[in-house]
Amino acid sequence: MKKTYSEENYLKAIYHLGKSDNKVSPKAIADALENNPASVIDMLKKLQDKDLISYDKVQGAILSHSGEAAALDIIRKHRLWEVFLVEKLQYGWDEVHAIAEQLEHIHDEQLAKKLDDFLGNPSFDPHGDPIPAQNGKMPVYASTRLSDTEADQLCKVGSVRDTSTAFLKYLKQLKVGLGSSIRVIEKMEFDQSMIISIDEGEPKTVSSKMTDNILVILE
Amino acid sequence: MKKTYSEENYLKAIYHLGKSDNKVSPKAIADALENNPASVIDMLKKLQDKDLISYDKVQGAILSHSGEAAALDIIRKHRLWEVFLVEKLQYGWDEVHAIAEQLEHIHDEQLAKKLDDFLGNPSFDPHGDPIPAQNGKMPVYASTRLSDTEADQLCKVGSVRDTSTAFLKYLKQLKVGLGSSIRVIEKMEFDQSMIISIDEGEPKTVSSKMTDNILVILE
DNA sequence: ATATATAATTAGACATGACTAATTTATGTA
DNA sequence: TACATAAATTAGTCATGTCTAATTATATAT
Repeated sequence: MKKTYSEENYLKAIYHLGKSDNKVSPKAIADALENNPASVIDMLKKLQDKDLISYDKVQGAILSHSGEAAALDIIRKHRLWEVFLVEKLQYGWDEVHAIAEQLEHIHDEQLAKKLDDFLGNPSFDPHGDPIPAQNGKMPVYASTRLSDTEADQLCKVGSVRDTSTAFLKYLKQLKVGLGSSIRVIEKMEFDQSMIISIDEGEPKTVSSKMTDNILVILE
Repeated sequence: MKKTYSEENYLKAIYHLGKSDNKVSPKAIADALENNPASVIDMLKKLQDKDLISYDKVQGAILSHSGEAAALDIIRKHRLWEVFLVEKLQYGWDEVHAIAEQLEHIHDEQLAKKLDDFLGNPSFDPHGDPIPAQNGKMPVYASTRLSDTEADQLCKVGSVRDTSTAFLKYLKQLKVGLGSSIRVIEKMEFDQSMIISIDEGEPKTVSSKMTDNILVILE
């Protein structure tokens, strides 16, 4: 069941291409992987033999259940490592892709889980892409910043854009976590700071730096 | 100048074998890498062509300047990652070797430096092995094999030469870790096995295979 | 409907890094 | 010294994953 480096890259590419509604053709995969269609076809046969995909000319490549699970696992690792590189090693968000492309292929039963915990279980990577959970579930993308809501708005915390230790500690102190409800009581014109009530508790004042980094789902 | 995964493993093996005073023969390398001498000879030719080693039957394999630098770079990365896995991800020190074997091959100009800084520039890995600096310099550490000590000697565990899971698990069971004190109670002439007391605890008998792989600082 | 372009596919080759089996070279011992 | 054993080496093979070039199939445009 172990997959090679190359197989993993194909599965990942097929997953990403499959998100659009075009069919996943050998040509499309070759473009994505910067190799040629002949190589792709060879590999598609191997992946089909291993029941990781089904492929025919008409439908294109379609991930099987196990193929999709494998793809999501790699994407999960990729994005977790990106968070690590940016948050912990101080890389710029534009420098980490190539390194994460390598790190995503490290095989270890416990690694993703331990890394995830170490990073504070982030929902999004430094580019804002959602990080699949261990079971493959994608976090719902909450696209509204708390800072973009208005007074009287009721919403729920969907994700956190800054996963620095300092910020996460601050949130813990405020008792703000994923799924917490937030009611916007007042928004100051002056500096965009807000008075909010967390889970219908005492009103608290938070800065725009805080509200910029909280993504919410409107109710 | 980029090296393949395989080349890096050979360079590392040759470096480690070169530390002993035996010549680094194809057989020795094959044993270390658990492959066969024919494969080794093929690779030695390639490494020689790239001026990473010199090889002849009489001298065995000897790292060139650039070969040694490459080996030290990999060892540096291996040991830094081990520190990361143990210190940050809460792995046991007996679980990290196989993962570090993979991580050591990640290529990025800045990665080792950034990781080193993030970890607080450690000098030794979780097994007590010295971490080469960026320029290849090893931190000094004074150690003797436990097997070279005599009865009544009191000493402290400085590092461990075998990092296999089996060995580390055995040490964990004995409650031997870095810094543990060991008193040699008796050394058997017959098979060099020893009766020792760990942290002044119950006397225990250990084989010469065990004592050969423990490096100690004499008290 | 037919020419033309694009995509899919097959066949054959190649580089890497491994293997087995056979052969040569060293080493050690009676 | 001569045989036995172990190590080194060579030759040939194989799996993986890539490539180019040639062929076939499909789409598109006139």
